[in-house]
Amino acid sequence: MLSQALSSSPILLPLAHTKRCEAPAPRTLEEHFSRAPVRSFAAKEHVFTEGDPRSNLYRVEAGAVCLYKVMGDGRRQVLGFAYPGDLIGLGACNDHQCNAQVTKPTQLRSVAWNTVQRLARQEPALALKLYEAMCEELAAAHDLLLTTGQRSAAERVAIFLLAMVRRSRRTGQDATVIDLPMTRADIGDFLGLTIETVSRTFTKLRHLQIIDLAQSARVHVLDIGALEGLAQGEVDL
Amino acid sequence: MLSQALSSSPILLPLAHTKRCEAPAPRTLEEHFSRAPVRSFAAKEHVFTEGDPRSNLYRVEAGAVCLYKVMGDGRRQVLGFAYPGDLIGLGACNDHQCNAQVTKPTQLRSVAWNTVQRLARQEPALALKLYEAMCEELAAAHDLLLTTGQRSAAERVAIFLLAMVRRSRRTGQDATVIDLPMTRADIGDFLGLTIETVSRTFTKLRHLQIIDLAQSARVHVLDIGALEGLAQGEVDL
DNA sequence: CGAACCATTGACCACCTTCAATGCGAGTGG
DNA sequence: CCACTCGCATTGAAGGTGGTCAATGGTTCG
Repeated sequence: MLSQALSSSPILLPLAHTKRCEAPAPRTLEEHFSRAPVRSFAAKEHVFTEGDPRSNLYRVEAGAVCLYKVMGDGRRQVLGFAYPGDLIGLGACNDHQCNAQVTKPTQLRSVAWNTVQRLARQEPALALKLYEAMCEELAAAHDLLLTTGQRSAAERVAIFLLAMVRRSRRTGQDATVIDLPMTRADIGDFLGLTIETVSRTFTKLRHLQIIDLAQSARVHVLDIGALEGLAQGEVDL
Repeated sequence: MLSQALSSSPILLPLAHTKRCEAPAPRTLEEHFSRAPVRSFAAKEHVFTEGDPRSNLYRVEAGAVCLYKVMGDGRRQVLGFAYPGDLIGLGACNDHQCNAQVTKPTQLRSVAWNTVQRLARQEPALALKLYEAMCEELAAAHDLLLTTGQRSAAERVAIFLLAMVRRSRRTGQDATVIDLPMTRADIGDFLGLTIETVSRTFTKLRHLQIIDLAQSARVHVLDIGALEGLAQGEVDL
């Protein structure tokens, strides 16, 4: 494959589609989600933190969530971002292994974790779906590993922007304009770079007419070919 | 938690233990493995490569396997190492997502992938086990991400050595002497460093009497406390 | 013994980080 | 409405860590 790189980890489970059911008892995970109330979170609020008991599985309805780990001395590694349709809070052990912080006003729905477990035991198909979801997350983690371990700052930023463009395309947006829902610090901690390096790289891309930055959070992609060239290490800045 | 760091990815599935069954048809995955013939691989042989159809699930019986990905220009990221008891070749999609290369003479057993799938569909418990195995692999990938993304060369090497010490302890060896089954290049590509940096870091540790290197592949850990201090970034080299 | 491979060591330098100052925008209160 | 503040982003200068290139050394295997 090599590589949907940074396919933006968490997972959109292709479960049975909503059936607009009016009343019968919820049977599929999808049905549970559909009838769960929407919970709103303000920017910077945490959905859960590392070590919390895994009480719920969440689905992002709107907004964006940043998943990260921290080291004792404060250094932080962002593991990925979750967008509408993505599930967060998946995992096998009893406690959450990372922090989930909302990066802008966000709506979530949740299903109790023991409900998920019960469904998974009843429905082998759901267990397999969860397994597949983890596999995708693992693939995303491996891609990120390749990126942070081996690539230059310019490559990392280009790959990140291209991943955002692809996301934008999939959700049917104008793919040339991206609204970044996270800060430079989030991007830096995701890519294993400092805020300053991220900012400087953006500036270089702007000077090269590869992107434009009307506002710091709004990226216009002017030359996606150049971005792809950078992402593959074919050129330097 | 924070962090079994570099818990050396692949997974030792705590499946039903071998029951020394003499004849009846194999029912559990464990039974399938037990009666599979042992296949031997020479150092540097590949078990599978990226893009190969996922034909088998493998269990390491003896030796060591290096799992890695490569980029177009040859840069390589080692995702982890598999040791006796670990499974390799797990994943949801039809093709392998990484390369698996034996680093020293190694024995494996394998079970056909469609057998694994059939068992997983019959036994919800096995599907959940596979799910848990993936979760552990994901946790390992996240730990490695934290390491390659945020830590200094000395921290990375210290963490790597400590992970080897823990492994050694678990398998009941003398934990102060570690025989590294991989080259400096493997270690470097694992930690996101060059061969030279790995080598220089080993040398520094030797000069500080933290380790001793009788041979380049044999590490005597002289001061594990110092190693732990380094791993947590409490001291610099 | 020679060859091949791997590890070590050294010198140099590039890239990224660090530290510091300035700029910009949004939200708040006077 | 404006001034103020706070958080975030940008920009600059200096320095260090780790990378690159190159030569040497050591081990294993023929």
